[in-house]
Amino acid sequence: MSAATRNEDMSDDIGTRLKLVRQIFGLTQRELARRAGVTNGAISLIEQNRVSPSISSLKKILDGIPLSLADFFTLNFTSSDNVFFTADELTEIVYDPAISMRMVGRKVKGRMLQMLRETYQPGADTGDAMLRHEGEECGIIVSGCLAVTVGVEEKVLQPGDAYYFRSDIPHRFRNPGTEPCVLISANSPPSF
Amino acid sequence: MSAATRNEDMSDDIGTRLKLVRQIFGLTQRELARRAGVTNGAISLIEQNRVSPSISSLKKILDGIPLSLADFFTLNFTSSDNVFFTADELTEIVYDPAISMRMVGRKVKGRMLQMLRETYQPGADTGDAMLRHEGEECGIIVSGCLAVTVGVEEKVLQPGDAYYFRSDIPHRFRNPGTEPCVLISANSPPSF
DNA sequence: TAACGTTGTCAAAAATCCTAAACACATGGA
DNA sequence: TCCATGTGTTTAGGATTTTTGACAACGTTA
Repeated sequence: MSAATRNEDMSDDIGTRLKLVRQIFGLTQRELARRAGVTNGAISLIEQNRVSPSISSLKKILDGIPLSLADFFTLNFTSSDNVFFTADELTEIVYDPAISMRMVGRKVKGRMLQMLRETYQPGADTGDAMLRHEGEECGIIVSGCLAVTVGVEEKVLQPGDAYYFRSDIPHRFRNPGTEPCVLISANSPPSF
Repeated sequence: MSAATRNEDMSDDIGTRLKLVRQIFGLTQRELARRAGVTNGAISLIEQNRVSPSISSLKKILDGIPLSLADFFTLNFTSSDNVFFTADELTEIVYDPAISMRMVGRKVKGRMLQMLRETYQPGADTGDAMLRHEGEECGIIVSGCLAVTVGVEEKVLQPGDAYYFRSDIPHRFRNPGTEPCVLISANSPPSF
């Protein structure tokens, strides 16, 4: 029931929601209308919230996507606000003065992924008290070089190189070079 | 998305579904109509599937219960499979050799539970003013017997039997026997 | 038994939605 | 430039839903 109040606002704006869903699935009003067996005009009116469609109409339209009524009302389709981010919109995370981290997207609980843009200054090191946490992580080097230790293996990665390992295996990052190292990494689930 | 196909059938019978929900919440067509601000005739026609209501109408009606559109299309009101469990349907959980645990219901992450040991004297009754509150609750009978009403379903549970339901569905406990009933119950979130 | 209140249903009128066909606008080629 | 194509929008009218107001069936109580 907590979901009820949380999702209640969705019910008021079927139009925007339908439009968003339609666009997510890459359909035009006419194409969706053709698949659903309704007219494009009907979809236009619904998306403008100028009419409140009947269940049967909405069902027919969703069948053309296809998407169930339950999913239509339940799923949390992200608005474009949460899709695209400029570089300076990435939230900065203070971890170590020599290590800059910027996270892609907003911190929303329930997410399974966390992407970071990390910058390691020369000599920066996560320390020999190896990191360990739940989940998996991966990354790719953008510039500079990075020494990555996973378990007993260590390798110095160059730009373009990448890694992927289970996060419960002790791991460590270090910049052995003379220029900053930039990499893009991802965690699942978010480690902080 | 997988829920789409699984729940698809529900969409075809809004009427029966609405009627079931209305009865579960103990409302007459007129009472629900009064709360929702529509006419009883409209509800009658909808429940007979003689019309397909508009989203706005259905929303108004559900607001009178109250129940969100999302819950209306999502909840599984009909199947008692996930409500009542026989003694041998409880899954055993090995936590500590000295502690035997048997989990009631299916394992779903995100639950925060409060477990209780309750004793109902013969004739004890929570009353026909059905209980309703946020969250979920479950329980298992230790000794004696307990009549549990959840929505329109009532079942007399014997020792070893158990229940699991959403607490916003009206419910009631009653001891119809001649000896005290002891049960272990759990609430999520804790109700007190 | 009769009076009363409550229930769900139904028929016609009022309100709303959906369709068909056109409109305005933008884009891309010939 | 001009045309063809594709997009979303609008409008009038037919189709559907909702209201209004009444009906019969069922209990309860005097």
